[in-house]
Amino acid sequence: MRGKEIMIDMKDIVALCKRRGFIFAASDIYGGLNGFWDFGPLGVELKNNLRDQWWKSMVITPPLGLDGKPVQIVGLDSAIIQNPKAWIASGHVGGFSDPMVDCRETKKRYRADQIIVLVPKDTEGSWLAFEEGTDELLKRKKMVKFWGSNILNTATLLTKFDISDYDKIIAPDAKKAGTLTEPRQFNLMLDTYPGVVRDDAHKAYLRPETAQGIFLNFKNVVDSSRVRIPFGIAQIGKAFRNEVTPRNFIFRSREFEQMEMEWFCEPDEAKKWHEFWIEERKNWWRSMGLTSDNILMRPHDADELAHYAKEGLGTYDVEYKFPFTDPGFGELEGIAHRCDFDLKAHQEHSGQKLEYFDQPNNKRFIPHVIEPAAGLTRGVLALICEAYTIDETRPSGCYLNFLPALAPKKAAILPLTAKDEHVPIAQKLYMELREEFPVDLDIKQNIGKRYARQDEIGTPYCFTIDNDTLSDSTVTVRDRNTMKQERINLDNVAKYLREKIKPVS
RNA sequence: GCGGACGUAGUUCAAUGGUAGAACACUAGCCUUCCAAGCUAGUUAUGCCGGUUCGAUCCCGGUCGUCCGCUCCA
Repeated sequence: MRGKEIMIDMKDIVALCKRRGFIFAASDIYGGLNGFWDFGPLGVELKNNLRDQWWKSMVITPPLGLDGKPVQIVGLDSAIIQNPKAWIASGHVGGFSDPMVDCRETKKRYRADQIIVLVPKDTEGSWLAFEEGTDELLKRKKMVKFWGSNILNTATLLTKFDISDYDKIIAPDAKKAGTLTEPRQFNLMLDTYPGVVRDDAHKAYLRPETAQGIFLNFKNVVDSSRVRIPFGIAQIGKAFRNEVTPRNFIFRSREFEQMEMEWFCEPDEAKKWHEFWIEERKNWWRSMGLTSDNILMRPHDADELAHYAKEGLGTYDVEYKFPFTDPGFGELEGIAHRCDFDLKAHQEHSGQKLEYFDQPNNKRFIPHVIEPAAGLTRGVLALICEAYTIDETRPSGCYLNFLPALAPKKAAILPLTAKDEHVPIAQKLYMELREEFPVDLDIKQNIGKRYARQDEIGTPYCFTIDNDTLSDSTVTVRDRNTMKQERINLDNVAKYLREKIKPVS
């Protein structure tokens, strides 16, 4: 069990995911590619299930709003590649690339725009570099050490210096001067060149978030779909980021899938809606089977806010305790207050009016935006980690305890033996059930092995046809979690599944 | 991108400068009336490229990948 005597090893989860066809390394036969992953036959089912639950909870059956009536949310599927001007407006071209410097002596890496260099008034001797936020006392000690009592100086950002000055600068943790490398740009957006000619004029970006596609279509949606403020636009899709260090299985990958909803509302109602969505989103993740102990709601500190959220009322993270973050937590979703940052920016850069006209009150304004932005890829990983249950008493050693509604396979139909009497009944049941549920028919090998396999892929129910079936038309139902069996009538199997696999939330 | 460790079947682990082996898993058959049982047979590996060598999985270099620590993380 999680957090108890038996520790869960991420390696075992990764091995299970590969062994049973949930997740493979992308281009595995070529040795993989760092930060890219493929979803196998069961992984894609699981991912689709989680995706569909989100879509249903947002677009098909959105929650009741502050007035007790269902809120209005419409869907969208925008292109991955948009006009590159969109990413200039959004701040990603300017703000999504950081200049980094390395220290050759200490092997540490710093953001050049967060290093402050103190230069003595007479510019003689060593210049001292500090990370932003370094304690004043520490600074003073170092100044006294290098400059004696003569500590008059000017403070300048490292980015303002010419590379020829670097040999005078002592890096924050170094003893000698001149150990910092030239700043290098880390561009966190992947780019591409639409069209057959590859030159800078045709450079475009793979979206680093799906959100901007929503803002770009704000006007189109308002003009075409009779939505009225407050309302939301929801989108699910791939996004791409050049993560410096893809790590922790699919948690931080360079290609991943997002589920984002932009909620447009009146500026003075934004705070209320922010709180509303924080509560909604927490409850949604719980309804997906993530237990309270492993879920955490965390407000962002001011210094970790994204560029668009700085003027807003902050961001709340929904975080999950993954085995590799335990006892810490990792982000599943951020619920940001984006103010009117994005629409205003796109209005300025595009020259198009992105105001909303409130007809009854005869007023125009740029809506404020609350953004619940969830990671579908991360969500799948959280579901797997949450479901992974060690049970040394059973042959498989573990099972995946998915909610029935999310399990890739809802049931397996197993003739107890491969004899002629059992198999045809199983086949008939399978043909009937598959019209309504994703189910497996497994005839080969002894029954224990087949139960074990279904445990490992998280199938909640197994229906077994035995000799009693021949005489009284009953089958056994085996419950994945308890391994208990009961007999039900063959005719009631579909009904049984329908009742057990209730829609979540 | 930096530093360190590592890379042998699906998994866990052997072995060797000269034919790469086991267990479990997997597949098939037999058997089997409920939890990876039994019997028989079978598939599957030295990440990739190069160098040294008569010969390299082993030694060396590069590369790719993994893990740990930095760094980054909208």
